[in-house]
Amino acid sequence: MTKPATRIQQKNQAAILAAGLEVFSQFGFRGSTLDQVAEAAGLSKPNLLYYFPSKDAIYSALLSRLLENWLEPLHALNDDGDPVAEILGYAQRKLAMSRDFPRESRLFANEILQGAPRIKDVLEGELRTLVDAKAKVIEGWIAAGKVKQVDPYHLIFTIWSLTQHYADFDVQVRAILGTRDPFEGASAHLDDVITRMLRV
Amino acid sequence: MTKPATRIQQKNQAAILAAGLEVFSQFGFRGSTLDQVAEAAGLSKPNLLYYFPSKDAIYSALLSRLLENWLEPLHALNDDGDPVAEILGYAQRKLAMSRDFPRESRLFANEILQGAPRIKDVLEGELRTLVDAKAKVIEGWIAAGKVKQVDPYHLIFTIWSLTQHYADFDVQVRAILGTRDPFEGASAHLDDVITRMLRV
DNA sequence: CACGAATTTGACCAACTGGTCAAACATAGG
DNA sequence: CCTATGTTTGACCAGTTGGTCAAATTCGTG
Repeated sequence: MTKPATRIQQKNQAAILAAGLEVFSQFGFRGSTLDQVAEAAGLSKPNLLYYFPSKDAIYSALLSRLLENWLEPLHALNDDGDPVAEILGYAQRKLAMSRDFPRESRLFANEILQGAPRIKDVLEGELRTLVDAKAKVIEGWIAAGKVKQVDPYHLIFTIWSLTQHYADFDVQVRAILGTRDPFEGASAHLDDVITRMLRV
Repeated sequence: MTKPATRIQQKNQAAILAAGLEVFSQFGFRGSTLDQVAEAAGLSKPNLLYYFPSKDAIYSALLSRLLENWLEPLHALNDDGDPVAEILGYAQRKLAMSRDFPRESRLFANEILQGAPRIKDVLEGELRTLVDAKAKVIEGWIAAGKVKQVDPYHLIFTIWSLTQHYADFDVQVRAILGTRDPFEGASAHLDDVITRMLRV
């Protein structure tokens, strides 16, 4: 029953989501205003509300689009592959996301900081189930002597924190590194950390 | 020339700062309202503004109080001590701060996420200088063969991200761990990560 | 071009925001 | 108990906020 979106609809909806990502990722939901989003999207406020029924709707659309991509790399962690290589690959994929989609990372960070009111159920449901499953996989690798003894949950937290740090704390990282590119050093360092932690 | 604060002043200023920390750490500066802070402090809004001249003044007072404690542990990293023990101690001290002062950590995270408009100069000045100095210390340890080869800057980022993650992403960590206490596992894991990364 | 549908806008609104102020109230010291 | 100082409050204000609406404009298509 959903009518096909027109050319203008597609363009403007995309512009609004891009603008919303820019604004919400910086100031969070409560700290952002529709005027800011409208300004960034190059639309008037009433026009913006012609495409989305409310501020909440824009924010929620961004969040649900984000969650799809957010869980996917961990899903890809493969039981059959080489254990250390699988985990290294996962970490590098997360790091690439911080480099290529820093605003998405900051949007997520902002939502979590505010207590995750809109995604708490996803965290306690889908995410927890997924992490439990992958923790089992890692425990299997440990039992088989393929990787060193490690708490799989905190290993996953380590990968998340390390990789997202480069997006979420970008301004601090750059303040310290000056002109040096954070992600070059980060990639090699990430490999180091994980290899030394896991390689038997 | 500053008059000694009365008993009531001390009590109310402390209550306001505590309330401000609670609110600002969750919603950031822009996302928080004076009404929220006043409510949390158990004061009326005009009464709140009797003790602090503006919303900005409360926030800034919190930030500068925070920055003192924030840099102190890294200052304590001692050139003369046992290298691995020094770094382990630093990391554990940071982890303890995440456990004991999670709101402070989230306040800082919120400020950084929003582009650090009020503390960018501290990051590029005092913090950068401090990190440069400590990076030199770690490079000395590496050259002396006391710890494994590692990028000292990214090592420091690793410690920051890992420890602060347990405060900033608390709700996510708890969603995944359920009833288990995050900080018990975290402490041992943190030791593991750093020891395996550094011990020659 | 014509005409219905899609799009855009200016004017507007009620609620909320940070902040002010004079008046009322509490307190401590003499 | 008196008084000067410190504290608290209700009423208020101008600017901002998310959101509405009817009217105006533009677009696609026959």
